[in-house]
Amino acid sequence: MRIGELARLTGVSPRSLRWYGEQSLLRETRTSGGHREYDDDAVERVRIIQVLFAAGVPARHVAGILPCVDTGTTTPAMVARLEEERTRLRAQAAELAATLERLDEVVVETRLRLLAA
Amino acid sequence: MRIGELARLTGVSPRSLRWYGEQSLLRETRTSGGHREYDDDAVERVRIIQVLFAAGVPARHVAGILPCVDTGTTTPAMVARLEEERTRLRAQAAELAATLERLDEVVVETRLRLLAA
DNA sequence: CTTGAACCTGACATGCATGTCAGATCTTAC
DNA sequence: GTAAGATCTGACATGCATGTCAGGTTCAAG
Repeated sequence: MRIGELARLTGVSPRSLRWYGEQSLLRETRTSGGHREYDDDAVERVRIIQVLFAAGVPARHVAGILPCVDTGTTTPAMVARLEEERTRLRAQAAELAATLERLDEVVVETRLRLLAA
Repeated sequence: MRIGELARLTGVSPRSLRWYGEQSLLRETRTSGGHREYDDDAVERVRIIQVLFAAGVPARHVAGILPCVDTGTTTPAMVARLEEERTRLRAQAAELAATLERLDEVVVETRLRLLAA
């Protein structure tokens, strides 16, 4: 598929998709005229990239995490990086959950206070 | 306590703590000489702020979420904003968890591939 | 073959949180 | 009161992902 369709399917702007390509996060082939061409896997891949970005993983780390970017090869360094980042994300998810709990408490307290007023 | 101690306790730079103050994320009083003074709650508060930042909540939203910043007042708008953000964070936490699952799969697959090689 | 939509490259701009540096002022221990 | 360390303000710089704009090329439908 071409960049417009991928953008539509993922909600990510063409500008960003081109940048993902530059950063080797996304595999792209070219038509004879130079237009980018993506295969169907790209949709899922873009979604994962977005989640990782939202979790604060910088692009240069994502490139080191997601295997098979260009060559299909996977190095032990990639596995190490992946496990490392996975650990970090687990910790972050736990902290986020704890903070959500606290926010829940605040909501309840605040509602009570407003009811009393 | 003063800014240096708060920085040490939280791991957040004095520069950032001053900026939190500017953005009304953090309550600060001043000594007669103009130095910032924080009370003990600030430590916990800074930690929460950091978790929210890591979850992608921009500072201007944080200011609207955490109640009682200066005045101790809490408006219905704050509650609405808080619940809204809470919903977003829950969705994000779920997505993050799903992505972690997928990364786990990739780790296993990759290990197998490496073992086979 | 033409035309309008989609795409290309390249450059500059933005928002956000933080880093860094300079020069001045405050605080505290002696 | 003085010296050393902590803090102040204000300004400029950085990294990251994205937005935007301009001028040109390609694609596909008629």
